[in-house]
Amino acid sequence: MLRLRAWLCVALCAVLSMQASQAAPPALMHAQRHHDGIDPAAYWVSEKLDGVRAVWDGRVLRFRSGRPIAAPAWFTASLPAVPLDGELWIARGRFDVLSGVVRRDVPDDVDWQPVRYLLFDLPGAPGDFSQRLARLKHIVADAGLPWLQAVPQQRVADRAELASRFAEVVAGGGEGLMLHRADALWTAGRSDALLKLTPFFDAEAAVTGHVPGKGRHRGRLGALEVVDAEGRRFRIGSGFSDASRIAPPAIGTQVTYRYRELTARGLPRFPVFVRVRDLP
DNA sequence: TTCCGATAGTGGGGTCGCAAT
DNA sequence: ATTGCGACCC
DNA sequence: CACTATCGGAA
Repeated sequence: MLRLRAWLCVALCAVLSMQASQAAPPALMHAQRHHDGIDPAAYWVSEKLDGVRAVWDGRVLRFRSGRPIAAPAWFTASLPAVPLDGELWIARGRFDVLSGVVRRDVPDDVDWQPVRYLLFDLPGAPGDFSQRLARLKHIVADAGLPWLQAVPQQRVADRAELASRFAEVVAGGGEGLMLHRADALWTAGRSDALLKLTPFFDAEAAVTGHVPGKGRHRGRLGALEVVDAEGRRFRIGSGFSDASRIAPPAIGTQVTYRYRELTARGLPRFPVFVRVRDLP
C-alpha cells in the first residue's frame, strides 16, 4: 500500500512536471517602458536585441512561453548547469530569419550556425545586477562556447549620454536600449529594475474598411483596414478605447498611427491607432 | 486618496506546420 | 503546387 | 509585440 501510494505520487508528480515543462511560463524579470524620472546613471545600458527570448534552466532551453526550443544537441549540450536568461540572436534586421530558424520543430544545423545565445541575467541568482553581471561574464568565459556570450553592458553618466547612445544604436539599425538597474536584486515581475527604450514613428493612412471584432469586441470594431500614400495596405487593431471601437473612424478618414519599424515588405511593425488626423 | 503591478482579453506582421484545395 | 488557417514568436 | 479595461494593494 505504501509502495503503491509512493508510486502514484511519483507518477503524478512526473505528469504534473511534464505538463509544466510543456507550457508553464518561467518566472522572469520583465521590462517596463522607460519614463521620466529615471536616472540613467543608476543603470547598466545595453542594446535591445531583436531576437527570441530564451531561458535555460540548466537542462532545457525554452521560449518565454515555457515551450521547449528545438535547438540542435551541440547548441545546448555544453551550456552551464545554472539558470540563464538571454536572447537568441543573429544580427540586426534578421529577426524574421532567426524566428524561423529557432521555431522549426526539426533544427537545421546550418541554419543554427549563426545563432548566438546572448545572456543578460542569471535568474534567481543572489546579488544585485552588477554582481550578477560579473558572475555572468565568468560563467560565459568558463563555458568557452563561441555562440554563448554576454550582452555588452555600459554605464552612462546622464540623460544626454543615454540619448546619444540611443541615437547611435537606432541609427545603426538597432531596436533600442535596455536598462538594468545596477543595485536591483533579481525579482520576477515588472518594475523599474528593468527598462526598455525603443523608438517609434508616426504616420498617416486612409481607412478603407472595418474588420469586425471578436469575443468581447463582438459587435464593434476589431481592426481598421487602411492604405498609406504608397498604396501599402495593412490593418490597425490596437490603440482603440472601447468607445472608439463603437464609433470608429469612417471609411475615407485619414488616421494617424504609430509603429516601431518597417518590415522587409515595407509594412509597419506593431501598428497602433493614435487619433483621427486633424485638419484634413 | 492616488498610483502601480498583475490579469485577462483584444489586435497587428511574419513564420511554421498542417489541412484543404 | 497553391492556398488557407491556427498557433506561436515578436 | 501593441494596447485597453479591471482590480487589489502598495505608496
